[in-house]
Amino acid sequence: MIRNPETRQLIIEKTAEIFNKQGYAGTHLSDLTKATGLTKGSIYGNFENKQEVAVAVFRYNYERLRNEIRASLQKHAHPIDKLAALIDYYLHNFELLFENGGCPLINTGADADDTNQELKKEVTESILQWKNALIRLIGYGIGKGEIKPVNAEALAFRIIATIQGSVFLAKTLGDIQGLNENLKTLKKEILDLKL
Amino acid sequence: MIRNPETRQLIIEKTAEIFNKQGYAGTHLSDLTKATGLTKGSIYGNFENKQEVAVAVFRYNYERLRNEIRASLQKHAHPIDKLAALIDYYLHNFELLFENGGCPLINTGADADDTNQELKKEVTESILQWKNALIRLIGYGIGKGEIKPVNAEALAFRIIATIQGSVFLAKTLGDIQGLNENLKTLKKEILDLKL
DNA sequence: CTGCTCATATACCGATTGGTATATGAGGTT
DNA sequence: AACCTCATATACCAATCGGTATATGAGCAG
Repeated sequence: MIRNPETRQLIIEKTAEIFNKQGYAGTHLSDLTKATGLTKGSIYGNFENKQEVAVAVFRYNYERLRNEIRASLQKHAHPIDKLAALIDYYLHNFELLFENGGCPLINTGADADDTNQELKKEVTESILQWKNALIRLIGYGIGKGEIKPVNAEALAFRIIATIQGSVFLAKTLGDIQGLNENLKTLKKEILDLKL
Repeated sequence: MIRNPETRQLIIEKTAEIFNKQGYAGTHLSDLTKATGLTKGSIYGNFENKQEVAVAVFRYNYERLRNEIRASLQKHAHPIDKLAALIDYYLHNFELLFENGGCPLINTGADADDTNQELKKEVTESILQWKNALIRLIGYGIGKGEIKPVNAEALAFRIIATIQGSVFLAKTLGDIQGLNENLKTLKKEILDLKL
């Protein structure tokens, strides 16, 4: 039930950080009412239950990240430069990411993996979407003769795994230098594929 | 309070998988009593509270993983072979890891990062211990002239980030091939450092 | 200014939460 | 066999959980 789309959106935006930080089980209705200034009546007038809020919030968090990255890539024309820009995005924006509780893919993925099938499916499909976009991008660059003919799927997996692993490690260890070095190394290896 | 060390250990072992899968907030006392066959009286006779169980369980999960990896490495003498054996451990044992709910470092790290300072500290120190062990191992190999003189700390970060990122991605996507390829690539790159 | 609509607020629900105080009862000691 | 110790079980607690039914009241229509 959606009584008021604006209120629904407000709930999503005001609780996005909370769900990302505290996870599904760790986020209670009282957190939602406190963060929004609304009451349970209003929340349940715009969402069926907590689960629906959690799913909407994950989508919001993911789309926000996706749109920011997409905006960064659009500034570049060549696939190889877009790949480099992806790494640059994380090199330049990890602080903002950490303030919001870290990468929603890792957080929600780890949170939902064995406990929330619906939420896990959302995460899986989001990562898969990202991976496929990278595969297409790499394939396009290979087709245009701008990138060495590598295994596109393996490279896409590697890029995402390196980003996620580095972000997680850096956040948990408080090791920004490690993140910087590792992502710069990845970027160099990507640029070495330039033809 | 520890009335019976054996009971305490039983509680830890029987609830290790639950905490790893469901996280701190998602694991309730009822889960503990159900999994152990004990009652709350017995659990609170051997632990101060849920928090103390969670910390003990994380230590147990981490030490188990650590001991298995250490056993794998001990079969090899040269540092470079030990590094390769570390990758091999994950290549051969990811299934067991997934059955137990995935890597406790990622799970507990993501779970506790913004909600449970004490638990987060446990995770941070565990990863740091791992990283430092790798740095020592790499440094020792370099000193013996068996490994090219690389930046030991950067390599250690990279190895852990790649493992964690690959394990997380593979578990979330159900992509075992990606894990295999990525870890085999990492292993090759490590062996390329052999002198 | 009356009355209707409908989003939000209030008040309430049973169930479950983490935790505690006390009861029980098995095993060893005298 | 009476007693003591102490680990576990039972019974209970206030607080909070997610969720719902109803009350309220602002804004528009007549």
